[in-house]
Amino acid sequence: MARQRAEADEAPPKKSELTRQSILDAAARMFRMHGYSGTRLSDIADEIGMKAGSLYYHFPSREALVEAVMDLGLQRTHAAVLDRLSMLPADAGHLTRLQVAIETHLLSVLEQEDYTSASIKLIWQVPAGIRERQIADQRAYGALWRKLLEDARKGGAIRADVDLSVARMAIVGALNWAADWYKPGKLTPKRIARDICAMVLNGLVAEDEAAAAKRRPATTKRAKK
Amino acid sequence: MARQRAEADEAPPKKSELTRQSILDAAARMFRMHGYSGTRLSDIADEIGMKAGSLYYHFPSREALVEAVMDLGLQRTHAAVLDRLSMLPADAGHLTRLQVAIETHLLSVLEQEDYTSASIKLIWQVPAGIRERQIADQRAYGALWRKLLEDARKGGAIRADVDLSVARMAIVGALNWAADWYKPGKLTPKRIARDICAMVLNGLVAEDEAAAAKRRPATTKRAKK
DNA sequence: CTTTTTTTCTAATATATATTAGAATACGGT
DNA sequence: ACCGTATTCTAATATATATTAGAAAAAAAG
Repeated sequence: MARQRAEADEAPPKKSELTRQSILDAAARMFRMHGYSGTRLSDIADEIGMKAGSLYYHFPSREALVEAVMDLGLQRTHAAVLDRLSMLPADAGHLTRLQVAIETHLLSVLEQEDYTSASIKLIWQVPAGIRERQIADQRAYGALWRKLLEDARKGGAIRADVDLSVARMAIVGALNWAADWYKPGKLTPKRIARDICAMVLNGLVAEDEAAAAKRRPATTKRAKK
Repeated sequence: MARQRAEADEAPPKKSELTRQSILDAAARMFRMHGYSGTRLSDIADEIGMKAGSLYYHFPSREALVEAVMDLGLQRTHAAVLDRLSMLPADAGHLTRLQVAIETHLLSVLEQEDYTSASIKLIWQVPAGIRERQIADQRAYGALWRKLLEDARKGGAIRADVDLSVARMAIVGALNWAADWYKPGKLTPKRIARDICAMVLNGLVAEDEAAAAKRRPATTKRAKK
């Protein structure tokens, strides 16, 4: 919702909007798979039966194109999370909200086409100017997570001894990383989301083990039996 | 330990080994900061007061150089984790081993120079050939983690209802992501490692909250009070 | 069936930078 | 100081590909 070159508001409900979309789709797919430097304009154009030069009718430059893709990726994820959170009953607990955010973000990374995945992977590949603007935009989304965690802590739902920014980055990192390794197959995105939620909220330690562990010095635990 | 072009064993204890090292160091730093396509050979050369062409005396190509950096990054991390694990007392528990692995990997990402960080970030930026070899090498390191987790599960130390490959990827993802956001400052690497361990092993949920939560249907928890 | 506008193509241009060949320099040993 | 080897530099070369200008074609309007 931040960076859109003049073009989207004027008035004329052009039909070339369709082409623009297909260019973006192809670009997102290509950039995601082959990276920024690994994707030529001609790759994108070929993908939709066009010539490279023609892309310039729709986008002023290769950089503008990749920035548009990244913007969309971030905005879609942000919007999806906001949306699902807003659908929760007003009395939903902090942990539920956290769970929903985790699940939605992950599904966005794994399903929501290539935009999200591209926006994550490209951050360090694009020219500095784009990266800076992108990181600035990420802050707004980060703030949403910060608030989720802060609220949960204030509500006493999450432990007091873990730094919240570490928690936030670790969670988002675990989720974003999935863009790298996920291959449709055995594990469904839902299942993955469930497991990550379980880990993040309740930890990996087995139930019976947990109680005992918390009573021992932090670095000298032994597995029983 | 996998891919080293002939050169390291012959015999002549050349002194240019020093230059080679400084080239690698500069390359790791540059590649890490500006990405693969964002780093020119002349950038690397400048960094150590050389001319771009001279690099070819030490490396056959830009690609060979970046591959060497990535190899080192992976190997160092792998070696560091193996090393610290081997130092543990023979009777160390599964959870302790997991903790040590997490801490060591993270410290490697945050401190151990730029190699580790570069090897993580560059994966999707380098030419496909390099990426494939690199991913193959990662498997060996991944196997170490898989074993850690499988052993822990067999030993009953970790819960049975979370898929181990999801857990593994989530953990490594959370750790690797730190390469993106960490800035030396308030939080020390040790502290970050501690917090992530706490999350991964025991979860974010507050202690008193935890017991109650486990007794309620999974998606309908409410924070108390 | 024109005319106008939008969209795409063709064919240069322009630039950047990896790579190479050969000259120049530094260096170690004698 | 001299020789040979190791190392670095200089100055082309070569290629790739983003970008642009203007021609063509398609679509819309009339």
